[in-house]
Amino acid sequence: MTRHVITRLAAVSRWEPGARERLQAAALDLFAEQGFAATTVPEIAARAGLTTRTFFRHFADKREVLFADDAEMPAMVAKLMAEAPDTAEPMELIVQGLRTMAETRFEGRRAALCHRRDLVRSDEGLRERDLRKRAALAEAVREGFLARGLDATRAALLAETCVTLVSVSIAEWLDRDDGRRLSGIVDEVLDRLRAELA
Amino acid sequence: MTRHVITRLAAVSRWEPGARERLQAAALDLFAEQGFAATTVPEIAARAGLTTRTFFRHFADKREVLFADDAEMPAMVAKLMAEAPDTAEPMELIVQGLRTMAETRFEGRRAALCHRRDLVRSDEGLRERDLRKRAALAEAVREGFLARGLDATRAALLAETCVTLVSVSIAEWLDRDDGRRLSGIVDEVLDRLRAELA
DNA sequence: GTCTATATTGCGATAGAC
DNA sequence: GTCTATCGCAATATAGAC
Repeated sequence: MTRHVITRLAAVSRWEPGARERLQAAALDLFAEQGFAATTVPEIAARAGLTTRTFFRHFADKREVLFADDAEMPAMVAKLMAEAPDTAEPMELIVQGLRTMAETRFEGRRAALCHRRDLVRSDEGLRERDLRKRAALAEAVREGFLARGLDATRAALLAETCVTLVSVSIAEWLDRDDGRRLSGIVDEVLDRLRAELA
Repeated sequence: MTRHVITRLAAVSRWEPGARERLQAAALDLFAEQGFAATTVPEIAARAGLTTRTFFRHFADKREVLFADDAEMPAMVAKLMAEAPDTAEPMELIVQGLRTMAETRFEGRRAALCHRRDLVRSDEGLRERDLRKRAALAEAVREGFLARGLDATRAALLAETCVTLVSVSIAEWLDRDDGRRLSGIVDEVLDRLRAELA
């Protein structure tokens, strides 16, 4: 009997679906409560009812748990760029792509992203990881343009500009507390960039 | 002979000037010979006739020795921006600043920068540090514009664009093996960016 | 510098799904 | 049975404290 109960308890924590999501939620909670640096992986795992080892099977390291949701963005970028008609102009492609990304990957996550931004600002290691993610995104865009036959300089210039638009727009979107849509802000930021360069 | 020995002994004494430069030269040599990862700090220090401890008094870590020459750039940016006339338009200020930086900080260092780029490409940790340096530069530009009274979004947009121009231009400059001046390439890259956004 | 706490990884065993 | 997600434990790496 006792053995059965123990087994069931173990089974619940062990096989309850959504281990990854539970780990993410636990991590977010703990980071909010005591900060990123002060939170240990064992603590996160314990709160999720899992072990340290399991944490590391889902996330490469402690920082990654904060960025996991955006891991697929480079692949999404590659797909969008590969599927676009050959006739699409580069900047048009960027604008369309940003609109799509805004609607499917960001809109609706504003509160979570705002929270993450505060955390990233609080820790040097997280800031660094954030930079790497941005660089990875730029690299995906650059490769997409190279695959479309653009020369190296043009591809790099467009990719960097695309990432600038993303990061500035998101910062603006998170700063404002009105209900504006991110895609609208992207349009506005692009207009402002055009105005600067006109 | 005796005089030579004395000179050499003097060269390794702790108050001999140029310790920092000798460490940098030794590090560059060793990185070229055996790669960044395979080179240890004690090796670098030994080749410079100094101790490991001295290395770390001059550089925060092994990576920093590669970027030390650019450490003053953010301060230089701040100075240039603070001294510019209030009437200067932002993009004009950026173009002037990039021209100045190109001439005073980059022109003439092409071979060294090319070599560094190869090293940075070979090591993930160095790539990361490079991203941090870029971010620091962008931050300096952004703060400069904030100090000049621009709103946060405009300052961020201009700062990111400025760093894009720098990095794309330098990449182009290093890729080409003709004798073109960096400042000319910056102008060309800016024209290309304007064309994309027109 | 030494030393401790934590992050991170490897490997074999086990539980539950199919 | 086979397969995958986990566990449990131990070993290494490393940052930060002393």
